[in-house]
Amino acid sequence: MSRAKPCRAKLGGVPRRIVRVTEQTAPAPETTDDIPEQMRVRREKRDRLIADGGEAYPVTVPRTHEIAEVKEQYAGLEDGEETQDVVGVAGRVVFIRNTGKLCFASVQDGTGERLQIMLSLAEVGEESLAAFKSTVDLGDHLFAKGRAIKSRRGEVSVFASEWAIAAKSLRPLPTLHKDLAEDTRVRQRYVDLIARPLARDTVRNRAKLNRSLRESLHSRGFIEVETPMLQTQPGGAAARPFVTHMNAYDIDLYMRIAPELFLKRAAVGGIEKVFEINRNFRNEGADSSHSPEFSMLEAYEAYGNYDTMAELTQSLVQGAADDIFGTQVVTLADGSEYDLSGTWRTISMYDSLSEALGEEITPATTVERLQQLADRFEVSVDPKRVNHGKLVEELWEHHLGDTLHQPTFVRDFPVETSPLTRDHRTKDGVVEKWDLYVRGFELATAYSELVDPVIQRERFEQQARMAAQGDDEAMTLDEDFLTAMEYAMPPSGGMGMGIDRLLMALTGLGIRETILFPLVKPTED
RNA sequence: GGGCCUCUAGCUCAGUCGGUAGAGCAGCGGACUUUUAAUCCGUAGGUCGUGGGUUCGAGCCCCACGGGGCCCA
Repeated sequence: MSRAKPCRAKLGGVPRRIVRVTEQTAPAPETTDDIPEQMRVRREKRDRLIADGGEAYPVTVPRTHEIAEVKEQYAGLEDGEETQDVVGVAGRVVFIRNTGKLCFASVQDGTGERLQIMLSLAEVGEESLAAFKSTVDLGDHLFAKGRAIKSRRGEVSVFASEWAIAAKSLRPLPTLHKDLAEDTRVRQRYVDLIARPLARDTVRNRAKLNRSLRESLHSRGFIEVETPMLQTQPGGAAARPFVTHMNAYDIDLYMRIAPELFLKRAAVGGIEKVFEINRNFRNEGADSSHSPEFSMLEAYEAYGNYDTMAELTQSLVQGAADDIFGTQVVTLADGSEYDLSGTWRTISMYDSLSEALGEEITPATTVERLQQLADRFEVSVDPKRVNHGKLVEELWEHHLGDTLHQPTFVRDFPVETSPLTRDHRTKDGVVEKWDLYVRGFELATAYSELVDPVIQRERFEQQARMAAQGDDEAMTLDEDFLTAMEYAMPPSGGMGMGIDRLLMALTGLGIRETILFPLVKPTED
């Protein structure tokens, strides 16, 4: 990693190697013959522009209109009709055509809206036209000032009398008519955003989603807070954390795996309807539905329970679909439709598993019997984590997990796997928890929260025994959290929902498409 | 963790049986005053992911490693 090697600029990729620049490794001065032709040419154009007294990156250009404004305002012109209205517009050049004494360029703004610029010899003169041809490349930000017209072919255009580079691009744009390779899309999302409409839409849909969720929660009287991401003790979920180190106190810290224990502290303090939308970090695998960092909504409502949370969750999701797409029957990326409307189905975990197995499974079913069933169906559970609850959940997931296409609440979980959930008010051995399944994956979960600090301590002690047996996902006893709970948290319902997964559910995209800049493994070459 | 597929020009991709590396777009030079993936003429561009091996000869066959994807656990 510290080899002194001249850094050969690659046109296609980002510089992937991470090199600490020291006196030994300081890159050799870049020579123009060391970089690919298209970059070299663009650098020379930049240099020439500046040498001739111009600017390749002016501080501003006198823009008077957004692209959409011009298109809208002059849409009614006849083909070939010209106005005397002078507008100043700017955008990234995505199309260029030179027919000799007349040039066309289309500029695009961040929304993907495009506007045609026309430059004619008669209007700008020989020198300006020649300079345009020799200076402007695909990918540059271009400013043009001129009359608004409609071309003979019927396209609203700016008939330029002046033009200027607004920002010179030193790298060529990819072919805009083909999608980038999936890896490049993710590694160079900024190029993907320039090239691919769906990439742009996804960013905006995600913003709409966050806004919709926040507005729905605010309108119900929930207060948004931010709780620690750096924690001295990770908790609130069964997951392996990322570990980091704080120099000032010389202690290890953990990136949070869930905000739960802090939101409950807030609830103890009287923030009785509280939520947070933020990132969690889990040091586990990465695949098409898991990202090591992911966004999550958690909400707690005093005097609520898992039934009110189900109502809240359904309403948040349906509201988001309405706000983003104007319908609760969404169209997915593969063209299929997905219906989120109505009241969602509810099933019981034990009943649905019993039905699938053709044998009654209850909280009283022995570990031995469950293990036999697991063996028969080749469901493997880490021996360090074997207990009644784990086996029931694994068997359930094996038989039913990906069969739940329509939105479905799965209710009443075994107690071992839900240490933060209160016991069911009438059924022995299960807790008041549901998981929401949508299109075969888990989207959200909610509890009637366990608020009895004595039972909570026992549950933590149980987890500690599981950790001692080698379960590295077992929760640790959080003394500070228990102290808070001993001041009494009001009876509450709590819910957590994956934001990335919600966007996946609403769009049919993979998780790496819903995250703007997902973590990618650096290459070493 | 296991299996399969994949990595070639700036981008997207071909590349036959192992015999001197190809196309489209974009680039460079030229023609064209209504193009919109324009057309025409000319031209440049490659450490074939990396490292080994087999071979007279490897983009192609073998091994290892790296990146990505899909399926399974």
